[in-house]
Amino acid sequence: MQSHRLWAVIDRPHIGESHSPNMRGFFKASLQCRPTVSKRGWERGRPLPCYNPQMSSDITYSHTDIEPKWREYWASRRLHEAHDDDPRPKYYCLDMFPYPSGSGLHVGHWRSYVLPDCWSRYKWLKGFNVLHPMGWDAFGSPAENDAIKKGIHPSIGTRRNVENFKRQLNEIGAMYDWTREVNTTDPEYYKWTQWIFVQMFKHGLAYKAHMPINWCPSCKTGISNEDVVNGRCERCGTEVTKREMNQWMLRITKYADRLLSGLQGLDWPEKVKAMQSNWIGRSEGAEVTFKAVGPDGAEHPMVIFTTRPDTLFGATYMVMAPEHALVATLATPDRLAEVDAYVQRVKSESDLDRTSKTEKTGVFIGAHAINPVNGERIPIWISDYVLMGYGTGAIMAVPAHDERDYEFAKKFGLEIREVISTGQGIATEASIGEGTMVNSGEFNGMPSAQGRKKIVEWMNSKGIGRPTVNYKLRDWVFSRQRYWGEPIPIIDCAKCGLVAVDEKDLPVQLPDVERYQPTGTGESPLAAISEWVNTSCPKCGGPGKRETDTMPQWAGSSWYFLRYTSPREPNALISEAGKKWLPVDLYVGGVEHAVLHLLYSRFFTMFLYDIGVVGFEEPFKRLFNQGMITYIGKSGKAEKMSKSKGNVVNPDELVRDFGCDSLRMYELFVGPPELDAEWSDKGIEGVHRFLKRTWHWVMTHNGNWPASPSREILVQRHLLVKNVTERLEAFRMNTLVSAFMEFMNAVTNIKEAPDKPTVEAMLILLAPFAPHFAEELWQRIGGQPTIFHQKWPGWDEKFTTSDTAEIVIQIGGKTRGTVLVNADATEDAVLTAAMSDANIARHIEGKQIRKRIFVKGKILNLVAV
RNA sequence: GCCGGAGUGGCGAAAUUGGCAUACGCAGCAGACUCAAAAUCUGCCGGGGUUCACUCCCCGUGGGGGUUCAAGUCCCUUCUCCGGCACCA
Repeated sequence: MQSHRLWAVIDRPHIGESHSPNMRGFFKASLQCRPTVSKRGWERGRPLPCYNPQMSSDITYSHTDIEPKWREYWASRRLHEAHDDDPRPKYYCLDMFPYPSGSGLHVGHWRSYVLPDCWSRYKWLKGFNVLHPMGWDAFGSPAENDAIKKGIHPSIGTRRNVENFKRQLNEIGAMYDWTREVNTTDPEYYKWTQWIFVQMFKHGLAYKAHMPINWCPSCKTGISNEDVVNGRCERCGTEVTKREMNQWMLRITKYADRLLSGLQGLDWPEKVKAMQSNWIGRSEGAEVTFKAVGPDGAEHPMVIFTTRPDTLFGATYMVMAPEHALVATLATPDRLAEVDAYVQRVKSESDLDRTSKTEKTGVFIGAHAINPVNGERIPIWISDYVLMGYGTGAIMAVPAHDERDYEFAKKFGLEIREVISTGQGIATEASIGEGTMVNSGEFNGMPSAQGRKKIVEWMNSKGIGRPTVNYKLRDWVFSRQRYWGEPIPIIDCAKCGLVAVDEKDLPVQLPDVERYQPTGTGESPLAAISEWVNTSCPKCGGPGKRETDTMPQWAGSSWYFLRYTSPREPNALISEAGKKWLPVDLYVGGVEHAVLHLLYSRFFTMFLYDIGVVGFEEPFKRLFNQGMITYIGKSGKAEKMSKSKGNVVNPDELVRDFGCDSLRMYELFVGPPELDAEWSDKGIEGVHRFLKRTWHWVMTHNGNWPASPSREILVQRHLLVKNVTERLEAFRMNTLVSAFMEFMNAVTNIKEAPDKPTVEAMLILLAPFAPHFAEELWQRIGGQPTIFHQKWPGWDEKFTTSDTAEIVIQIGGKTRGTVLVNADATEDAVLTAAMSDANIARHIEGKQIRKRIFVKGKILNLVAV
């Protein structure tokens, strides 16, 4: 807090009145400012500008009357609408559509919407036919929870929030085509979400399975693996438990290899590609069949997966997941009680408990297995460190060369046998690197990498093992036992089994219920509406029951980008004319969707490609992740801006005081767009000052344009065009704003009237970032609206480089001076010039130049002894 | 543990291919204008030393080492912070 400073404020008697931009009273009004202390100024550490913000004069910039005016102008001329028949090349720029929450937008949201908007406007000026749509991901728990609390239908709250969001998005000045707005909760929209599900069902990709899944006790619904973050529910943070349920699943694993290989060709941040790749988790190895002998002497094949077949001779015991089907068959009677107790204990544990163990646990089940490569008889254990969901749920343990097996073997006193010699030994820890095979029969002496292949070939020929690829990715649990989602369009018929609702009967509308409350019984609230549940089978006409589970929130968002192309098309998911827009050229949004939404969308798109709905497999050619806006909270650490933390900065006040254009530019200026940025109210003033200076500069020269500008002005113009264009293309938005400031500093230093083409070029360059400002000045200097019908300017390199160059003179690598010479001056000429500099000559004096390094136009380094 | 990212003034940050480190902005200091403030404009603004002064010198991009005429940038090594994944055989 700056206690030595008083902030001046004035009352605002003019709000709501209209004003002539040239109102004479302006200066008087500003002189009458009384020095008082603004309570808000103190709190926010930010002074209010001491001029009447309601008035723009000729030479003083004020945002308040120009911004609404131009927004209205653009809207009334329907400037932002994209047309299918526009002959210009298409460009599809997509923002991740928001969930319309009740709390509205904060400056962090602004950041994610400003960048794509600037980019869209730039593409527009570059001559593209730009599609830049917006919509609502409106299914999901907040609206539903609200409904539970207040008893109002979620669609009502959703509608109200959408209105509020739209109003706030309008404040950003973004050029969304609202005629293409989509809403995932609109039956005309979710008709197609259900249609996709039906197609997946028909193609065997949607199936029902009874299996243990993740259950959120607070949301009272089953959730997918992707919804679980560190053992907690992604939505509410509650610790997730396991529950056996009959669930709808989507066979995303069928696409594992394509989802992985497709990443290679994408212009996406490496981080996101790495996260998806890790999530899919491909590993190459082999499945090997051991013979397990049960208590009755019968042999059972026991299949294990390993990535290290080269260590097969080092297997000294076997481990199965406690849930493994063979456990009951193989356990010997004397071990049964202990085995059962262990299995029960593990089943009752949450994932969080299971993974946060510090020590290995396990039980010997009494049975043994035969190692097929050497005929050895080794004991079978069960332990929770082997997971049922990965591989075959059973492993061979090679303690010498696996950290987990090593730890387990140490604890239970099992044999540790080295079979790969790496030179480091196995006395204190497992050696997991490559080496030479030992104790491995005929494979001895072979390098482990080579042995890995050989041993698999050998096993394959004997029918005891085969090469296999495993993925961490699991099928997608698609059922939710909640109300506010798309009903799954399936009917259970006693005679025909599970039957998809006829496509002509879609959408299956979400019926009204009396209670939205999730039941917690494993059934959704829809199950209580018997007149809805009981229906007839589409196949045989007999009695049938509707599926009462709904889809996850990710369903509608997995394909919405396709629907923007033809949002009102009644007969197809995408109209023929709409197909021209696809795929998305640039997708902008936060990194939090790296493995959820982005993976699901790719899966949906690949499926729609397979059934001929779209002509491409990858929906988003280029992805850009915005950094978050953080705020230094009470903890003294940067935290994410969110309503629950109480640290949101409301953009409304900033827009009121500085204008939308200032805030837009500040959001870009605040730091590199891909990195998180710490919010500071102070910074916006610098950008606002820049706009004021620019306005002043243009308006004082308006009408007195010299016919031919000086070379200095020309150089500044071409440099500006070059810098802005290049930095924009490279997404270096923060330095792009600097380029404008550098330009203004330079031209005001020149103290010379600019020519009109220079000012015009500057305004066009500025238009994507400060659209209202640029549009207004464009008109004031005599241009016809709208500035967005102008062409993006180009530059000429001959004006961006000077004819003279300042050459840095170094002696032994240390700068000792500079000389001003012609840009194409030769080494000798530069040397001559350098020697006439007293300081340089002094450093050379009495020494001999041993070596000269000359970079034309840049540097001359003299190595002297 | 693995993967990804970051570390530069009081602060946000900039620096094409290795070529004057700190552009641009904020904050600060001094001055002009003003009765005074605000706004605006001008100048200064990494640390240390030196000169009456114009200057000039040394140090400086988390730490240590290396390559090079020249390193924020390349190589090796190490520390710290942030994000993601994590018993995946």
